[in-house]
Amino acid sequence: MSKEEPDTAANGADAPSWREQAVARSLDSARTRAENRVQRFLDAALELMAEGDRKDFTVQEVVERSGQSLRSFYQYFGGKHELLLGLFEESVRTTTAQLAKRIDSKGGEEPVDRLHTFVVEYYKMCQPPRKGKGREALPSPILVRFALQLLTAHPAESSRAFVPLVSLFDELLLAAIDAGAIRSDLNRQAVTGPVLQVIMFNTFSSAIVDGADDLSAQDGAEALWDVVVNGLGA
Amino acid sequence: MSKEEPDTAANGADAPSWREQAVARSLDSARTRAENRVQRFLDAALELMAEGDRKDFTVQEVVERSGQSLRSFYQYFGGKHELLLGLFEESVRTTTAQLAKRIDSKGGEEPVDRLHTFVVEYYKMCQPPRKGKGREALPSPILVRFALQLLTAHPAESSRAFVPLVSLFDELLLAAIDAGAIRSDLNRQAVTGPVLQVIMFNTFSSAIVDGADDLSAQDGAEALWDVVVNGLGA
DNA sequence: CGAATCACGAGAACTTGATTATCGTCCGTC
DNA sequence: GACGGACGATAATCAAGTTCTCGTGATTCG
Repeated sequence: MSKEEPDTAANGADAPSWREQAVARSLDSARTRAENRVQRFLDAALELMAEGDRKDFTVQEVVERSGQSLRSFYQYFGGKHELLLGLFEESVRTTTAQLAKRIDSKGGEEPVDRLHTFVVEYYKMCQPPRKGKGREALPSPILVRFALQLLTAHPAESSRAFVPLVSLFDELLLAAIDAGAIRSDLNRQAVTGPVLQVIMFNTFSSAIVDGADDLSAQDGAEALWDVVVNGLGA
Repeated sequence: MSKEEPDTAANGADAPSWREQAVARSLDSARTRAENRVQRFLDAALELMAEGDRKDFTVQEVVERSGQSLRSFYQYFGGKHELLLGLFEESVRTTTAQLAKRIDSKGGEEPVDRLHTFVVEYYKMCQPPRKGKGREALPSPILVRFALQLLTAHPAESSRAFVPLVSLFDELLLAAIDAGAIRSDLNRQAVTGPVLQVIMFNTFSSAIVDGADDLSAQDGAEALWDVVVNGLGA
């Protein structure tokens, strides 16, 4: 890759303004084609974990399912972890959008109510699907599983992926503080992580304590909210 | 050449004389011999993760280090996960004992103080080793990593392994409730998991939020305690 | 037009790590 | 002194990720 102009080839991702229009044509086709291919891999992976209670998938499976080749896969992704990261980012975006929507519709007037809705709804989304009802395509626990892998293996990347969710939470938190419902002496940065983490990985809590599973998702969520807001203290 | 006598070569580093003496000499029944072998595998694994910042080890390494054979390994362990489970159980026991000791010495008069000590000290133990000081053999973050693997892959076994820690926490919690410092309307079962989990996996919190690392272990621990006890509410 | 290039599919090959199988030896027992 | 079990050494197998090689159709460029 040494014989082309430095204008188009060097950037694959961000850098929106540039002089896109000028080279829109040639670049556009190449880019959309690439994006399309990437998306096909992502979709295939999503499909794989949606079906069955697949806890994991292999690169091979993704490749086959996507109708593309291993070669292409490694051309577009640096490795499986990049695919995971892609899935995860997308999942966080989706989840956050859905949360925002639910909060706008169900969240009450008060900022605390909106925060409450965030906690309860996010809790539910991270819960493993209860036996009985077929959910929509909500691969939430899968997301959680990946979150773990990514958080341990690639903390920096995952924190980038978490940004939308963290931002939403932070907005709600700030609003609730301004409204006087939440302590104003909090270090928001320092509090956001633990709160999101305790919700997201709530599944583990039950596993740690063994027989602590007897709450419905709704009750568990409300109980957690209670503790988060009021604390353990008398 | 790896055919030394098993008495001296197995333990190189620190001085967990453990049960070697007993075994080496008098009792040599089949059971103690077996336990000795199992223990050598465990020690070897512990050793491996103590040295370097090894995040993981292979079965081969453990086998070599322990001076035993692959065959024996699979004779005594159903697989790597059983070794992990063994390590984890032992680690929880050790950690719990150490916690109990610290609480007895540093914990104050009041039950809340003892609970406070639990939270703060356990927090520190689960923290990745700060650069600067050479710690004793406290493979805590490694423990945490394993906890994750086990919690996701073998929830039942891990909850069994957690029993000592959970019991200790529950005792302290109950005492604090009786003393009137902690809400009496709590479902202890339902609260223990989240609290332990948020302490143990605190590392993730920083990774989720990105730039939330600027607290010392002590400050982070106190901040978390504050939130746990007082909650977010105004 | 023809050659170079490229993107891509098909699939083999390589790598690491777990797990299993084979073989031979040592050691205590009968 | 033979037998059987425990054990070490080592090879074989299996799975999954990753890389490599070849071939082909399309595009480009001289």
